[in-house]
Amino acid sequence: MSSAPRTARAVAREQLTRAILDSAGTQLAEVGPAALSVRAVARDLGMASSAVYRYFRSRDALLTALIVEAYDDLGGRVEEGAASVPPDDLRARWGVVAHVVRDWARSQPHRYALVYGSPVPGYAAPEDTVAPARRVTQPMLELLRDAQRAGLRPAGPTDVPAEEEAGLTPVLESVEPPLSPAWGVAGLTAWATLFGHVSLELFGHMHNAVLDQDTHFACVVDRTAHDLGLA
Amino acid sequence: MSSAPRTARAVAREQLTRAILDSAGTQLAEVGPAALSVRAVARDLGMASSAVYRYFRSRDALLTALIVEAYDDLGGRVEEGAASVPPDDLRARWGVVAHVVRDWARSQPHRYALVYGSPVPGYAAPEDTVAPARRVTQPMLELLRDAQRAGLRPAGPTDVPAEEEAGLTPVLESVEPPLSPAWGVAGLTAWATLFGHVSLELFGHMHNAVLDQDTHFACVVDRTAHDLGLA
DNA sequence: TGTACATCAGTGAACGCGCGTTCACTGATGTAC
DNA sequence: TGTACATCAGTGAACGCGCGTTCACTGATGTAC
Repeated sequence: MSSAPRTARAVAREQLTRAILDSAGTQLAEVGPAALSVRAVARDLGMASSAVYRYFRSRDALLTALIVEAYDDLGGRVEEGAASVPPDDLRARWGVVAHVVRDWARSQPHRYALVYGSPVPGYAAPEDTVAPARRVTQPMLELLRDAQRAGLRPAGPTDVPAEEEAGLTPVLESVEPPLSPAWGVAGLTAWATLFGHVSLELFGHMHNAVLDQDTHFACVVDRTAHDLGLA
Repeated sequence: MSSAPRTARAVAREQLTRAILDSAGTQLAEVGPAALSVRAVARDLGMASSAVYRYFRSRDALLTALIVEAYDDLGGRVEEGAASVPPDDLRARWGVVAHVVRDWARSQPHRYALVYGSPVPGYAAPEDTVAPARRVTQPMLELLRDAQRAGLRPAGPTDVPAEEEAGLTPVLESVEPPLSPAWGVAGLTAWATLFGHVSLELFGHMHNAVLDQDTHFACVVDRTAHDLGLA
C-alpha cells in the first residue's frame, strides 16, 4: 500500500483500466453514448465481457468515468489557457478561454456531445460529475470576478430585479469576493452564447448559414467581449 | 384521385401513419432517438413489425419524419408568435419568439433534443429537413430586417471584417432587403445565446447555478434585446 | 350494376445479429507468519 | 527464506431479452370494362 513500489497487479489494473476507457472512447465516437457497449469494449480488447466488470461495476459506471474524464480534460485546458495570458489582460483571457472550448469541441465532437449534448436516456449523472464540470466554468467565473475587481462594467442594463438577484446566489457566491448581480447575468449570458454557438456549429446548424466558421467565431467572441465590457 | 371523396384505404393509411408517428414520438421520449425501434412501435400498435414498412421505408425514414414534424411544429409556433404582436413592436416580437422557443423546448424536451441536441450516430439528415428547419429561423431573420428597416442599430461594435462579411452571405441574403453585416453578426450571436441558454437549461447545466429559471430567462431575453438595439 | 383483374395492407417466419449482467470456477499474484 | 492462505483477474456458459429488414403469402379494397 506504500506509494512507490507498485505491485504488478496494481500496474496491470491501472493499464487495463486505461485501455478500457480508451476503447470505450473510440466506441463513443462511432456509435454514441446510448449504444456504448460493454461487450464491444471487451471484444475490442480480446477479453471476456464479464472481465470488464472487474473494472467497472456497470455500463453506467463506465459512462460516468468517460464523462468525468471529458470534463477534466476540457477543464484542465481551460485552466491552462486562462493562466497562459497576463492576469490583467482580461480581453485576451476571455478570447483564449472561448477558443479553447471551441477547439476542444471540434477536435473531440463526441466527447463534447457526451457532456454538453442531449442527456443519455435512462442514465442519471451521479454526484461525481459535478466537481469536474465546475472546473470548466470556474475559470470563467474568476475572469468575471477579476473584471469586476478591475472596476469594469458589463455593457447594457445594470439593474437586476431582486427576484433574479436571489436566484443567482449560487453563481454570485462561487467566487470571492462575490459577483454583483449585473456581472452574474452578463456572465451567464456570455456562457450561453459561447456554448450555444459551439453546439449549433458542431451539431450542423450553421452549415447552411455561415461559410467561414473560424472567422465568424472570432467575431462572436469579439462581440461577447464587448458585451462583458472587456474591450 | 379527386380531392373530396377519400377512399377508405386512403383514410386508413393516413390514420395509421399518424398512429405510427405518435407511437414513435412516445418511444422517443422514453428511450431516445438512437434506440427508437420499429419493432417497439409495431408492438405498441398491435401489428406485425413488417407492416410498418408499408408506411416508412426504414427506421431512418421514420426518424426523418419525426424531425420534420418537430421543426414544423416549432416553426409554426414561432411564426404564430411573431405574428401575434404589433408589427412595429420589435422588442415584444423578440420576447415572444424567445419565449416560444423555450416553452416549446421545456414542454417537449425530447423533441428539442432530437433536432437541436447531439446528432444521432449513423443517421444523416436528408435534404427534406432543411426547409422545415428554416421555418424556425426565418421569423427571427425577418425581425432583424424589420429592425434594420426601422433605422435601429445593434449595440456594440459595428465594423465587421470583409472576410466575415463574405462568409455571412447566406444569412444576409435570406431576407429582402438583405441585412447589413453588423445586423448579421448581432443576430447570429443572439441566436446562439437563445439556443445555448435553452440547451444548457434543458440538459441540466443550470441546475446547480440558477435557482429561478423563469426569472433568469426573462433577464437573458432582456439583455439580448438590448444587445440587438431593440430596447 | 356486375364481374375480372390489379393493387395494396398486413402476416408470420426467418436471417443474422446484438445486448447487460450473473455465476461457479480456475489459476495466478500477494501477504503474513 | 519458505510455506499456507487469502485475494483477485479472467473465463465461459447461461439467462432472458432485444433489433432491422426481407420474403412469400393471404385476403381485402379499388378500378375498369
